Amino acid sequence: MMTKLRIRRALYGQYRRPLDEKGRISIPAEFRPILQGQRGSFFLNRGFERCIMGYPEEKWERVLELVSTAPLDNTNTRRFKRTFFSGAKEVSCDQQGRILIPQALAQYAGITREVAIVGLSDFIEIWDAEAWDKWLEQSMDSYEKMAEKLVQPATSENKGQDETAAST
Amino acid sequence: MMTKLRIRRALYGQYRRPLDEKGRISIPAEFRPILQGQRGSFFLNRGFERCIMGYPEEKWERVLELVSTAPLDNTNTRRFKRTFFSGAKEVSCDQQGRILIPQALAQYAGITREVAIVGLSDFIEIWDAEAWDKWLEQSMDSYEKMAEKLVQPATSENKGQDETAAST
DNA sequence: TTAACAAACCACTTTCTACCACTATTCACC
DNA sequence: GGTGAATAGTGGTAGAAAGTGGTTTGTTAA
Repeated sequence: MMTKLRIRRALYGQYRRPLDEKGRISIPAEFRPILQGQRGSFFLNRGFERCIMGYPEEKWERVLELVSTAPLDNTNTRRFKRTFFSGAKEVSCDQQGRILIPQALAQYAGITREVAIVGLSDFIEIWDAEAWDKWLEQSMDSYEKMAEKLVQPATSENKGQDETAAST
Repeated sequence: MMTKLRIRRALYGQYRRPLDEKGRISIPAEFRPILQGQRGSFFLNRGFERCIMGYPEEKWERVLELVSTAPLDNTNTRRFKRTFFSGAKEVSCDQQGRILIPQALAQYAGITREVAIVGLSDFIEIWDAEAWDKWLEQSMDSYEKMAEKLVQPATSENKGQDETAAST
């Protein structure tokens, strides 16, 4: 028997899932134990670029903290919170590991037939599959550049090149 | 002191409901246990942007406190309180989970046929459905911008790297 | 006294949720 | 690399819960 190492598991990778007639998607089995907290539930809300974001309880609490301490004036706070919370929903998986996507969120993300579920380390994103494909393709170029910068931060040889690239 | 099993239930999401001929709407089942206090009732009054706000007892008391400690001169205090309290109403659900919307409030919010009920964590808002749709659409743009601002400033994980990158 | 209105509540319909059963896929072991 | 077992994913259903319409009862005010 193997010893189980205490590794901090994280949400990585992308998975495709069909949206069934009832508006359900099955959450990748690998994600479930990480997403589900004490109550076995996690939290959805509107994300950037018209995707849905999903947070484990712990991460959700931190997001709430950010929201509540937002440096906004009264009017903007009110508006922001309204939009934020109106899109929020606590969900939990059924015995088969599926969740029901709230209609408002599905509509927001333009989800109709198929989704891409993307792990981003400590939260997930749920995209309309087509929208995701497009986004990913468009992002590949800039990704390579960003990755290069990240991995080799300004050694003397490529410094000049980096700066040129950044300035365009 | 009782057990502090603090189940952090909150009011999230948006729901649509028809207004029946008697001026009633059914409160989403999910909201009821959170809204209803000891006496099984909660509190309505005029809200911002021509909506109706609904508070659980606990929150209502805090609102009252705010009102009573408002730093206003006599004239304004009088005005404000008059407006505030004239729109306030304690309501409770019938056995089917419905409340009667006071006419004055329905009129204030321009509610005629259908409402959107929005959860904002510790209170709710009741909007005319059409007005809500419009408001939400108009707010989406600024929402993303505000959300970005919120997320960006110095997340602890990448702080160090950011600084390195910035110094070149 | 009665009309108008609000509250309580009965009955029906619709929707949702939990879960059963089957198929596909993955993984372990030979 | 092949085979069987276990796990994951999908379709669907039945019972429970929620939502809606409407009637009856009570209350207030003209």
